[in-house]
Amino acid sequence: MSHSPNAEALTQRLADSGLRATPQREVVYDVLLQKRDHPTADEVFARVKSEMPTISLATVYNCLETLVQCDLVRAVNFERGPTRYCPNLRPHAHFHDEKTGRTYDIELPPAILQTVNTVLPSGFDASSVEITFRGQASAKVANRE
Amino acid sequence: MSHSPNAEALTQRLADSGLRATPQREVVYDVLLQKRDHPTADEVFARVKSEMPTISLATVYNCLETLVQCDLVRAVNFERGPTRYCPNLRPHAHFHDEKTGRTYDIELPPAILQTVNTVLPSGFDASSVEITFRGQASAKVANRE
DNA sequence: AGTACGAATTAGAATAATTCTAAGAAGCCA
DNA sequence: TGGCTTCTTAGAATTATTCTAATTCGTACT
Repeated sequence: MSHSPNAEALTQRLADSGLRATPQREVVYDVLLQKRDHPTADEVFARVKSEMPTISLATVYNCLETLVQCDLVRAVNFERGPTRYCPNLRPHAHFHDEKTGRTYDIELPPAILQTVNTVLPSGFDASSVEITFRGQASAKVANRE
Repeated sequence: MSHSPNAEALTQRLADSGLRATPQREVVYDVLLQKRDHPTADEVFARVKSEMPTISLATVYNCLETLVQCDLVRAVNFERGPTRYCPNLRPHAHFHDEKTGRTYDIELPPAILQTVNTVLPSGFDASSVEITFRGQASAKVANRE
């Protein structure tokens, strides 16, 4: 009963890779799901500490790496600076607001991915595509969050 | 007569931003154009030193930053690790070969950019898009370079 | 229940990439 | 030439991440 609602899915995915569902991994995954911005490892560390004060930063890095390996979380790098983590697994692009520094997920219709893939000359076999927009989001959008 | 063929364009662009065309900036820009892979600042530093042994790493960082500001060079970050620099100004995507670590430029027909922009909900105003593929390039492609 | 063994966590040291600082050199123009 | 600003430089500082080696945990056997 102390399990978070995501614990089962997490346990399953980890088991698929021969890994254990530890309390640290659960709490790291939970904080990512709770606030779906795109936190850095440090920010995750700060949030996790309030629930589990004894956790170490190294463990947060380890857990995030593990979650990325299991395809439960995406690591995102669009500018120089710390890696950010994103628990949204559906195909989506990112919109980076240059004024506020905030990052939004933009859902992608499957058709667009196919279209984008047509630009690849023969000989290039892509397993994934990443699309990142930069620009300005209106105040309306900013408040929605 | 000691000018590189790109010196004029460089001087012009810098002047537009109220900046000077220094020997350091010229040589940094030149090495980027000479070998159109996607070098890190350290790699640029190594190449530049053979032409200008007294240049410092800090200056290479400064010059690269300046060139990016003037839109003569693009800074690229697709994975955790050092920023890479790319003198290709035409709209293009990147293909990152996961086996070799090599990065290829993929030319983009203008139409595709418009199509991609249609995925943005209202309220998002993009000034640029970045598209990055990950996957495998065939041996044929690898040799072409 | 006890123990053996691999997996996971931890603190702190180490490394890598980048930025900062303060001093000096170079270019420009009155 | 003198004075102002821009640029470069070396080295220190900072930031993000990874590594190391020592513990702890979990599971599975007895």
